Amino acid sequence: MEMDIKTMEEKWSGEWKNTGFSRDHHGEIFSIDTPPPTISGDLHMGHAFSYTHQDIVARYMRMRGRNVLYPFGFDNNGLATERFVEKAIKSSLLSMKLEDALQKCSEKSTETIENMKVFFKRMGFTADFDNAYITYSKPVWKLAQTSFLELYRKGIAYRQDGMTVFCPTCRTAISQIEMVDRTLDSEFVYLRFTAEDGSYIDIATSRPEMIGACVALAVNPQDPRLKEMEGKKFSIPLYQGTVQVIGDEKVKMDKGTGAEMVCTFGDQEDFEIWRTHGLDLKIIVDSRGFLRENGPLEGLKVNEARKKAKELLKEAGFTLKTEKITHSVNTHERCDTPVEIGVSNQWYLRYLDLKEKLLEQGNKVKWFPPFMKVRYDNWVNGLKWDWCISRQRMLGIPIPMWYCKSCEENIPADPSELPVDPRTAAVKKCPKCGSNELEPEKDVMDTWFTSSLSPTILAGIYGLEPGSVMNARFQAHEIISTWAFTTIFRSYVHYGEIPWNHAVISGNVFDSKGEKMSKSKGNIVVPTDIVEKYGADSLRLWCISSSIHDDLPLREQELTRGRRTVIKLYNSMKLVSSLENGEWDGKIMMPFNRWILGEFSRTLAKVQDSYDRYDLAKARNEIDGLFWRLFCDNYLEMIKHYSLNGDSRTKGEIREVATRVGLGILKMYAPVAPFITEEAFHMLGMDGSVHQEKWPETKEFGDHDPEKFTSVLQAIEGIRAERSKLKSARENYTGFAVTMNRIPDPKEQEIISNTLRETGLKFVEGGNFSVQAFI
RNA sequence: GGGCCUGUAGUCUAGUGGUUAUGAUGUCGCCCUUACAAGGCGGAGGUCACCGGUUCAAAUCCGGUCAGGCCCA
Repeated sequence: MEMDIKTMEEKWSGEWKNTGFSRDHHGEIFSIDTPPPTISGDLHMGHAFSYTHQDIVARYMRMRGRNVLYPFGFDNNGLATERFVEKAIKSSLLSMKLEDALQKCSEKSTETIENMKVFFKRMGFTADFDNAYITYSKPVWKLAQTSFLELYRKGIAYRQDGMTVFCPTCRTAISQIEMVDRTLDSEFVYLRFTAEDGSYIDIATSRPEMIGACVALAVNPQDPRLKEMEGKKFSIPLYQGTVQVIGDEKVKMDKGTGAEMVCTFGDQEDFEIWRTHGLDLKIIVDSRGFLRENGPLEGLKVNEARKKAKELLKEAGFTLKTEKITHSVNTHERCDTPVEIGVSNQWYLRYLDLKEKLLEQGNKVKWFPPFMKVRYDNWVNGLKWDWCISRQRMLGIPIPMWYCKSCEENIPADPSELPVDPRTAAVKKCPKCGSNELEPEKDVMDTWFTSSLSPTILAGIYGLEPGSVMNARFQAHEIISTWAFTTIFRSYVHYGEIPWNHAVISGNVFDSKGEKMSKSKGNIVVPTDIVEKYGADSLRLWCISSSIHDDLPLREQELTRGRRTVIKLYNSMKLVSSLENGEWDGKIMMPFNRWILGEFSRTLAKVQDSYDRYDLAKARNEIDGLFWRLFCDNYLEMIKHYSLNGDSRTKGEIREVATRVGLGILKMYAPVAPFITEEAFHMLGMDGSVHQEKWPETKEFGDHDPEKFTSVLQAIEGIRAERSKLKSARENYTGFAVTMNRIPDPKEQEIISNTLRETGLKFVEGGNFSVQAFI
C-alpha cells in the first residue's frame, strides 16, 4: 500500500480548478435549485450529507449528457445571521448604528462563506461557485423588492393591524414558521375573583402578570358555573374594573380549576377566545417585553412582573395556592424566548384563501420519497394565519414603502428606484396629496421571503425565463413546511407554476448513538475532521450508505468501508494496468470474459435505474457488488493465470476486457467517489478526465448471458469452502470431487483448476451439489 | 393531543406474499496465493419489537400494543 489518499485527493482538486466542467452548455438542461446554506454557525455534518447527494446527481446527469445547471448561493440575510454575528462579536447589533451593524454582519458572513467554499471544494462539489449569489446583496435585494411590489399590486401583500407574535429578546415580529414548542417548568397561581354579591370563582393561571389585561373569565360551556355566574360582575384583583364569565369550548374542565382568565394576550388561546367573543383589547406588554399598563407592574420586564404580581396578589389575599407545573410554551426558535402576542401594524402575505391551490401545486411536484408530501399537505391544511413578513430588525431587505402622514396613502417605491432603502433614501412627495411629510417604512422582510424566491434568483443569474420549472430541489425534511412550502407558494402567486418537478428530501445526521448533534450535548463531529482522517471520497461514500431520506447515525466505523473501497479501486486498477498485452482479433473467446461483460451490463442497467430514481444507496450497493465480489474476488483471480501463461491473442483479449470493465466500473463510481476514480482513470492510461466521459451504454460490450457461467462460480465457491475447512494446508488433501447438476465443460474445468491452483479435481454429474476432499 | 416515519445478528443496513432472511462492520478460525494483511477464504452470531388477524404461505398485507425519531398543535 503506497497510496496517500489525502495527497491524491488534493492533487485532483487542484487539477479540476482549470477544467471548468462544473458547467456544460450542451444537452437537455438539468437544473438544481440548490439550498443556500444559512450563515448561522460553523460547518456541520448536515452540510456534507445533503450537498453530497446533490453533487452525486449533478455529476451523474452530466455524464448522461445533460446540461447541468448546478448553482450555489449563501443565505446571509436575516435573524439567524444576526444572532450568529452577535455571538461572534459578543454584543448586540440593535445597540449599534445601522451601518456599523450591517458592516459587522457583512464581515463575519464573508469570512464564513469563504470557509464554507473551501470545504465544499475539498469535498469535490462541482457547483458553480464562481457565480454564487448571496441573499443580502443588491441584485437579490432588487429582485425581492420587485417581487414585493408585484404582490402588493396583486393584493397579496397587505398591511394591517392584526395579531402579531413577537419575540421580546429579538424585538421583532415573527411568523408561525419560526415558533417552536418547548416544555418548560412553570407555576400555576390559583386566584379568587369575587362578585359584588359575594359569590366567587377561582381560576388558575401561569401568567399572573397579565392580570391587568384581563378582559373575561372563561369556563367550558358544560360547566354549571357558567349558568350560575351569568351576568355577574367580578372585580379584577389589584386593578379597577370588572369582568364577566363566558363559556368557550377551548377551556379544559380538568385543568386547574376548570376556569381561566382571558387576557389580551397571554397566549394564542387567549387570542382565539378574544376573537370569538369580541372582547375588549387591553395591550400591556410592549415589543421589548416590558409592561405598559399604568399600574403596579408598570415598566417591569415580563419575568420580573410575574414575580411582583405573585407577591402583590398574595399580600392582598387573592392567592389561594400555587402549584408547580410543566407546560408547553411557544418560543422563538432562534433564542428560546417565550413569545408574546400583541396587536400591531405589520405586512402580511395572504395565503389562507389559497390552501386548495397550494395543495394542488404540491400534487404536481413529484416527491422523493412520496410520503414526504404528506408533511407538506399537513402544513398547508394547518395554516392559521397569513404570513407576517415584516421584521423590526436591521439585517434584512427593506420593505420598499412610504406612508403619507397627511392623507395616509401607501406609497410603494417606483420599480426604477430599486434597490432602495426607505430608511436612508431621499425624501419623496405623496403622489395623492402632494405632501412631503412621508413616513418611510422601517421594517425589513423575513428572510424566507427572499429564500423562497431561489428559483427566480437563479433564473436571473443564468438567463432563464423567470418562472421556468427547474428539475430538482434537494433539501432536508425538517424544512418542508418552511422552505419547500414558501417556495411553492411564491412560484404559484408569481407565475402560476410549480418551482421544480422533483423534490428530493434528505434526512439528518445523528451521532453514533442516534441522537441529534448539538453543542450542548457536546457530541458534534466536524466534517472537516472526517475528511482529514478518511478523505472526501470515503465521506461521500458514507453519505449514501443508507436511503437519503433516512436519518443516519455517524459511526466512524462505517467510514472504513468507504476507505476500503477507495484503496481497493486503486489496487485493482493497478493490477489491470499491469496486465500483459497481446495481438487481439476482437473476438471474445474466454468464458470469464463473456461472463464479466454480461454481469457488467446487468449491473449497469440497475445502477442507472437507481440513479434515475435518486436511490443512491441502491446504486452504490449494486456497483459495490459488481466491483468487489464479481470483478475483484473472482474475475481478477481467474485472469491471472491466463494473462501470464496464455497465448498472445488471449493476453490481448484479457487486457482489453479487463480494461473496458475496469473503466466502466470507474465511470459508475465517478459521481460518488470523484477523486479515486480520476486517479485510477489515469492509471489505466486515459487522458482528460473521467468526469468528462460519457456514461457507458448497457450493450456497448455486446450481449452476453452471465448465467452460463454459474456452474463455474458454484464449483469455485464450493471448493474454497471445503479447502478452508481443511485449514487450506496442502498436505491435508490431494484433490476434490465435485458433484453437481451440470458439470462444467473442459475449458471451464481448466479455468476452475487454474483459478484455485488445484490439479486433482474431478467432476461428477449428480443430484445434490457437494464437494469432497481426497486424502 | 394530531400527523408522518422507523423498529431485521453487538452495530449500521437490504429486503412490499413464496427455497436455508441481504450486505457491511465487529468477532472467531485458516491463509503473507506474484493488486491489495487497510487483503483473501471460511465460520459463529437473528424468536425479522410485541399481540392478534387475512392467506396454502407473512419480515413483507390488515388491526392493535409498546419503544424511538421528526413535524405540527
